[in-house]
Amino acid sequence: MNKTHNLHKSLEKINKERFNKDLLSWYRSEQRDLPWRQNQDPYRIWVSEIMLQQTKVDTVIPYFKRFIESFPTVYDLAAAPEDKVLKAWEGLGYYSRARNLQSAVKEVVETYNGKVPDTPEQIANLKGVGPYTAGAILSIAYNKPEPAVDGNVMRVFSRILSIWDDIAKPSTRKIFEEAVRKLISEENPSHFNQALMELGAMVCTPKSPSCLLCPVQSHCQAFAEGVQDELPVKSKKKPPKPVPMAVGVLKTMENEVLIHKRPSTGLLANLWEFPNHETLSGGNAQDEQLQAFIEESYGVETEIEEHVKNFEHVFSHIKWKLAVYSGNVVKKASETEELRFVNIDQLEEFTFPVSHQKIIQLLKDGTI
DNA sequence: CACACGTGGGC
DNA sequence: TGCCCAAGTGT
Repeated sequence: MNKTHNLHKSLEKINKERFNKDLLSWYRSEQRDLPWRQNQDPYRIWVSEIMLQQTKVDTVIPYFKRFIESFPTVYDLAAAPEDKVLKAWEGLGYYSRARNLQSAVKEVVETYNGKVPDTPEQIANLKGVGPYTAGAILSIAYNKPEPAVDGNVMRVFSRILSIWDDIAKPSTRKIFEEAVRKLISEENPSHFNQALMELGAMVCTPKSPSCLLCPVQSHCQAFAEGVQDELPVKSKKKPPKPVPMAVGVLKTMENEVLIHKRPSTGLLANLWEFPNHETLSGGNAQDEQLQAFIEESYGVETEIEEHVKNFEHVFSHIKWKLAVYSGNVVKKASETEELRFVNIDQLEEFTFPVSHQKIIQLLKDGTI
């Protein structure tokens, strides 16, 4: 009894025509009025799908509006300086999404004459466009019957079809793609995929699903068995690893602050930061380690004056345990593309991660 | 495959 | 408070 066999057995119980009618009529009457649903411009759909990755709708809305105002077309985004794009993304997180999006948009302009491609092969080859986003653009913008399997779809279908595979495992997505291919409405693939996600967001929620309001309750095998609260099966991820870190807010005689641009790969790539250094134990001599690091790496001579405060910032996989120090720049270095001395008022021209926004606030309120 | 990669909100 | 979650992708 393999997974495929189980899936086929569950699919046999679904009346596709009636399921689609119930799902799509619900979507037509209950769908939210969202800014990326104003039209089917593939570029707008694309931008929204990238922003919505691992990010709540309410968080995305203001970012989407501002982003489209700043970069209304693929040509505007392709031509924009990267720092402007990152600035528009500031606070959204997963910043490589923004850089990958711009990179892919440039490819669309150069290779596809500015038209977002409409074939699975071409669109899936774009940077930052994986199996989900490819299917989302193809179905929503071009109305092609392609699966767009995200967390919502896996949750909804795990319940409807009583699928007990661990949705945290990468291989499990294929099972749901197969289910979607079997059930997707040929008349309206766009609404079908969006309706599944809308249902997952509004009704078939992770905790306390509103089964009594569900338009496809009569099709749901988990509800029939009373096991909707046990699905989907999802294994837990590792807790973030603590990383002790010393950060310096170093000022020149002219009251400028030393800032540094992070490398173009890895965590918070190409964002700006106050000079910081991972410290071995988080114990003693953090200030001396930091001071030595700044001199060796940037050629800037500093003197740390005082320990301002400690705080934590939690990422997906690590937890920075930040010790903030203030001090002075004794000897400046020449400014480069990645090393600047700026006034406090100028900081907003640069893109900082949220972890450093907390430090900027200390500067602005006079704590430092 | 497992892990890197952010953030804010809910309970 | 701490943990889980949210329209995933790259390596």
